Amino acid sequence: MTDLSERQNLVLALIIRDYVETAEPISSGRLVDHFQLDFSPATARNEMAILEKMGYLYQPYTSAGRVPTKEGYRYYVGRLMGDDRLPLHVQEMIRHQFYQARHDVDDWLSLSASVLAQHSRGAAIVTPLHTEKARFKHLALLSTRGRAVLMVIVLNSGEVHQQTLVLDDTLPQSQLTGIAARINEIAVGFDARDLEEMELESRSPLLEEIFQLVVDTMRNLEVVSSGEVFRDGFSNMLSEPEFSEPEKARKTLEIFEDRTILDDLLSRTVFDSEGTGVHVIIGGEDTWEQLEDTSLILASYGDRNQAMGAVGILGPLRMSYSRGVSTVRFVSDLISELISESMGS
Amino acid sequence: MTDLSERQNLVLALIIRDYVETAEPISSGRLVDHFQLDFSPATARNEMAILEKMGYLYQPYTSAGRVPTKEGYRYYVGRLMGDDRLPLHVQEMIRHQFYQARHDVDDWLSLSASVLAQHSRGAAIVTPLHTEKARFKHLALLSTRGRAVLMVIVLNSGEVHQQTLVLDDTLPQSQLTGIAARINEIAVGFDARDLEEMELESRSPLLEEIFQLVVDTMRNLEVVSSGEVFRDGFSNMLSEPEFSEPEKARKTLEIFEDRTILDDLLSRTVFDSEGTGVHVIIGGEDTWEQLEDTSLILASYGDRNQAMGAVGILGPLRMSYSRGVSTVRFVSDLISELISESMGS
DNA sequence: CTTAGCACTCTCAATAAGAGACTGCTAAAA
DNA sequence: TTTTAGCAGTCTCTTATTGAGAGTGCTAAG
Repeated sequence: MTDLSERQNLVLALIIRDYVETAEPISSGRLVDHFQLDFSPATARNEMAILEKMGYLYQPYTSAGRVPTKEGYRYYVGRLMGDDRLPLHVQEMIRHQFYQARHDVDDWLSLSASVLAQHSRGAAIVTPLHTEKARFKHLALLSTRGRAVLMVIVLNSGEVHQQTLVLDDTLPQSQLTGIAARINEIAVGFDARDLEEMELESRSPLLEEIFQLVVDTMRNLEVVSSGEVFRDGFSNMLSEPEFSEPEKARKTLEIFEDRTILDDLLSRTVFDSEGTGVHVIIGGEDTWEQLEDTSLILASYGDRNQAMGAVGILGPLRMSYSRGVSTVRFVSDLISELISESMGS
Repeated sequence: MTDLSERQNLVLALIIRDYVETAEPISSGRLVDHFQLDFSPATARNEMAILEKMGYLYQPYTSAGRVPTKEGYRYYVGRLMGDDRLPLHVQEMIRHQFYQARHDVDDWLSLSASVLAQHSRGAAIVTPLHTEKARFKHLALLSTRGRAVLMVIVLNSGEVHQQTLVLDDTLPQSQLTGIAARINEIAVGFDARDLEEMELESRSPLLEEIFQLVVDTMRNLEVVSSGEVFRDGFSNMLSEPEFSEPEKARKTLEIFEDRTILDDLLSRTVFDSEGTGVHVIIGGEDTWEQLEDTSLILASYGDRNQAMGAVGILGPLRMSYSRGVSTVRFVSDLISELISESMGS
């Protein structure tokens, strides 16, 4: 499985490129004709037969053209696909869009999802910045209305968690500010474990209760991945012929909507590996069977030592991997760059 | 169009109920048989012919059973449908789910979307609390990391807006707190218009800049509907036979994903009318042609004098209106109740 | 090693035919 | 006058059949 001749590489690459566009099995005649190859259809047929024997192609039925298999796509992505960049004018356009959103960091993420969906023509997923070894930096308590209080916790990674509490009584803002100041004094710089073991000389039960809530929240942030996930462009997928069967479309949408699958996937790929490379997961790679008919292109952004997030796209097996990879890479690099610029280091 | 005989009402109601379940045209024979009616198929046929002439039913082809028209559904919803409540044990279950989320107000909304989707078997939409005549209540500025600063604005409606800014320089938390305190002093109790006209004796350009941002944000909150919309359960819709054509599914998903359509819809229905009734929009009601094949059941929650939000579900014309209405009504009432409890009045 | 030629296979589209499902109408029954 | 049984008529849907077309694998020649 390691060595293919130059011509076999060529044939495989062209079949994949053509199939990605047309979604129809590619025949030897079509191949030679369309790409003006300097060998005959019969030769192409011989090569295709070999590629089929090696598991890279397959025939839907005896006398149809060839279609790439998952293994075919994997070989293509790993060894044949060029390392394309997005065209410069596209890069400029995207940079410009981000520039216009430069004031609002939160917009970066939804914008990323939108950009990814648009340029990859797939469904996009973006998770917020997150770290597991966060230390407490600052707490704010804001009275919103009645007994409702907004609790905002800032971690030293820059991650922000907010939560609305309902207290037992209505408290004035001044008292809340006091409590927050007190907790800030004692908690700054510590992580969840530290805080948990900390003994609080409790003069106020309310202070204690809120302190406990802060600890619980920080504990929770370590374990569960938190924050809203941004999604966009699933309707792109419904245009693809592979999702003309509604059952397939439903299953894929369920994957897209289901946070747990996504979390599992991310923690076992992009967040697990070194470096900031782009990960391509084709047909679930025999690990996630729900993803049998789907490919994902994922990358992390941010800084391993501070906080990271992930961006990615989801598409049918027959997706444009080169466009996908270049888009995902560009967007993840861009966000990383913006973050390190705006957050110092 | 005003007067139907008792028996005609019965026939129409039964046809709709049966069709909602089976998604197949209902024949006279099936109707009499299935519901054990005390008249013959021939009589049913006569009634059905009349109902068809009145526009409430239609035949897909000469010799098929009858299917309800939009007008048929409207008549049914308006005059025939019982005013069902959710079964008590279901109510209890839902209340319990909300009880478990009682600490975190933000979870109420995503939970609402999930509950609505699950019980109505449609796609659910929930918008956050929002008011147009909000007054400034409190500002907090929190240094997150590097030059990034989290700005939180609390309005007197209880509405909270947060935004991450990227400043030109890194500022210590103490200085930010000072600026926030200063702005809180002068701005509390005023609305966007007031603040806009306010002259600021500017000793610090930074203060001025942030004040301006606050004003812009408040201005923006008045015009554009803001905040994340919660969605859930679109995959339910893809199971329905009416969406077996992928083109239809795609169009409907686009409506679901597109915020602008939703905003238009809400502002012209639930937010526009008095009272807190449930609104049923069948096939776009000749106003929104994109909704031709879709029905919506919408209701507001909250308090007209403070802040309101909306909950709703989206389904095919052939949806269970009684289940939908009772679910939407229950959920919207429940959130209203929880909010008024927790926020006082 | 490459390629032309060709028999073979399988799908897909078109056509035809028959079964089945309901209706509307008519005329008899209630 | 209202209801209903009976029945002819209409339309769809399923199944079978057929033929054209597409593309292959194989063989033998270049």
